[in-house]
Amino acid sequence: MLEILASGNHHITHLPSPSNDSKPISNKPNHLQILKKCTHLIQFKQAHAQIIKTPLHQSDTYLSKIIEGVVGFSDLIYARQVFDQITEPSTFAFNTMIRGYGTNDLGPEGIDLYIRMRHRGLIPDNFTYPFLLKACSGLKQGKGVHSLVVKDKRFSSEIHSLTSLMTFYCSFGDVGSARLLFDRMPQRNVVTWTGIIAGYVKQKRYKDGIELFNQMKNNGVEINELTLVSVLSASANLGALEIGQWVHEYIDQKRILLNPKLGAALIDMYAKCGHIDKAYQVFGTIPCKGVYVWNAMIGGLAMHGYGNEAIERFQEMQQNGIMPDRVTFIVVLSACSHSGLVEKGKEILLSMRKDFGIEPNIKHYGCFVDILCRAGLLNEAYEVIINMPMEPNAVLWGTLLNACAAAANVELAEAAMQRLMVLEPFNDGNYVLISNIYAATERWNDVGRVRKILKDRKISRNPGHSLIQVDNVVHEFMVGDGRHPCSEQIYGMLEKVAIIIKEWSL
DNA sequence: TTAGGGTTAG
Repeated sequence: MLEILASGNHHITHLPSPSNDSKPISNKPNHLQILKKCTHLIQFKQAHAQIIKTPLHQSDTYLSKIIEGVVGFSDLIYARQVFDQITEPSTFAFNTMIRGYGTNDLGPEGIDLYIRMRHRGLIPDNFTYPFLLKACSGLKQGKGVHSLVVKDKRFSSEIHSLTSLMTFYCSFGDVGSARLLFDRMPQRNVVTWTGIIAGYVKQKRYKDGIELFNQMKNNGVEINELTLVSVLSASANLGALEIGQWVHEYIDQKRILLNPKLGAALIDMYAKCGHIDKAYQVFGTIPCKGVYVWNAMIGGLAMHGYGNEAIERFQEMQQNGIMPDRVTFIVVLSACSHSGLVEKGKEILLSMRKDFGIEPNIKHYGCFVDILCRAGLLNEAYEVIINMPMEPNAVLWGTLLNACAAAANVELAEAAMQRLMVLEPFNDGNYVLISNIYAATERWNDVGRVRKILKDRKISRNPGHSLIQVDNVVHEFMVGDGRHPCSEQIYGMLEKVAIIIKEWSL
């Protein structure tokens, strides 16, 4: 095993004998270098098993290095076993374990270890808070770490700890607190700026994200591919094609490699901004098409109504050796839904567990219900909702209610509304829909009853709105909005478009 | 040994 891993000057013959070897680690580079060369966990464990037989390698420093290696392979159980062998773990060893827990969604274990570290009288260093805050991601009890950082004068102005703190607030959606921290930071770099932009984007505050990106550019801060992924996501969701195109040109100019995540973001941006042809073009240029890239492309085709093409790409990705994931099935099922492919959708849903070992979740069932609803199969959709293996949520009942509005099906609409009044009691859209269904069937008493509920529960009706970007400015319109300076021309054009559509549909 | 990224059902 070690022979395979050792290369050049570092050969197996350099292994220390198991006894009487008390030279310091630094004089024995082979073992650590051999471990570094391991590309798979199994290799690493085998190499470790060989080396650990020597007394030298039971030193805390060495074991800490082992933990670091194993944490890199995400085997936290093995890492913990090694950690527990250390009689006097150093701050480095604690840091490494906390980092491992934090990056593997085992935050509470990381926090627990930090407490143990302090009980042992160890002082945190500049790495501890970033790792600990990562472990606290999404956990409100992590707010206590904020005061720890503030009190620790060594790090209360230190960029890594503060950026981690900012990201921690973003992790449970408190972008307001994150922004306060950001504004007060003595130093900011590309990571800090990207972190706050990503925070806004995750909260769907796309305009704020773009605004900060503009500020970042004006401040002359370096921009990298991580920044651009968030900016592309914001422009995609705003339909801000010009910003997205600027990013694309920047990528080309700076010769930034289209890694799978950046490539997927670019495809998604073009697809959401209406340019499926450009999305396809970008798709063709990405050298390593990971599952993200395929998902973005299939999702783009789905939203443009190219169901059969989406399914072809789904098959092609498998021929290319890429395993579909949960998201792939969501976008493929959504392709079936937008193209009326009922049987295909059913077949794909059934194949998830059977052929791919992926258990369908509520989103997959949601897509299938949508397939049935859009095909007008409302009774079948209702049957799926009440018989699926998990508790239906508001999205499922909302899908059915929407479909009932299109078909004026009062009976099923009432069944859906009954649940929605519990699940989403303040969603004005649902009340509007049921009221419209009653109106369409001339049930005026029921229309009045719904209006009274809206009034009694003080539910305000939230008007729909749409966004469009022209010449780098995003314009927002509400229903019946007349505030825009070009309102008259816009409505004039809208009427013309409506006439054209009517002519087409005749 | 540090901090930041995407896609996903009404």
